[in-house]
Amino acid sequence: MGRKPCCEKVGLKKGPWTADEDRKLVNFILTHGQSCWRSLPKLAGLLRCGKSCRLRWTNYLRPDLKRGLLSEYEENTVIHLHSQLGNRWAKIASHLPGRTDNEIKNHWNTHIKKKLRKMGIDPLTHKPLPPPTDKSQEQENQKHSSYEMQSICEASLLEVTNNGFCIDEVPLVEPHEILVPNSSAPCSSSTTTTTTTSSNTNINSLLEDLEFLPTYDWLNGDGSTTNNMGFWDMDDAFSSLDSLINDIDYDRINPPPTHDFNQFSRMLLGDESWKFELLRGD
DNA sequence: AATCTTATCAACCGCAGTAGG
DNA sequence: TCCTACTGCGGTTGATAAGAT
Repeated sequence: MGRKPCCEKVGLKKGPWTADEDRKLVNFILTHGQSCWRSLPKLAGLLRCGKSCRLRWTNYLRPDLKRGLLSEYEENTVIHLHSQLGNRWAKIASHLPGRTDNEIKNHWNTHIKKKLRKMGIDPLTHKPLPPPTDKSQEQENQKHSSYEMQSICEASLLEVTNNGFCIDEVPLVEPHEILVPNSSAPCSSSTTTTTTTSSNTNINSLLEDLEFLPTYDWLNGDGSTTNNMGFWDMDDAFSSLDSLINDIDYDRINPPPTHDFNQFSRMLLGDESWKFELLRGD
């Protein structure tokens, strides 16, 4: 007996989502949480398969998503992680809060690949491309030999990977844009020492004064929840990269959150008014 | 203004991994 | 241990916007 299809194909809608479908999906998840994707469409009154709903939520509707182009810092991180992990987009995305694997994959294919080739670096192997065959590329590479460009690239990657992580020169993501589990979230990896720096504490306390500060509940190992998801702890971020480089299994560091969906509603009232429109249900 | 080409990104498809019976 | 159901991931497609001719 063959494997059953993920959904009954007949009668299910495909293609772009309408605002009404988005509204239904968001309303349902805000009310009931993310439960069984397979049964969700029926319960939410959607003529979609569960897979499609999950994708729409994770790639587009999730309130903690960042939109817009990747920053230089994020790009460098993606390049570096790709050189270590290859096309493991989900893994790469897990190190870039608010970014999805799909988004990173698209950005890689449309921007970064070209950029690296232009620099004389093979985006597949992260090594210098073979010598050019046509004249135009030859001219291009006269400006920057591929070996020279590789060293430039490697140097920039070192900024990302070494303890001397250069945060002064790269356009870092605004603190309020970043939402990741804080160091109190379950982190069984013995390799990540969670030392919250005073600067981060200050940022957190500053932001806590702001009314719009979103909070999440995180599922602890024992089933209880830890309130108020913290902001990105840079020390964690750096040690995360180090851990990754050392081929340490990093999956357990960022456990899936159990969201407080009322808090999600608050998030939706923030920057992204289009999501607010969805919730108004008009 | 019309047509063609290229770039972008949301969404789909199929396979792999995993949990539970 | 096997089987099934389900989720997640990566590759690919297709619609559409933007730019070029």
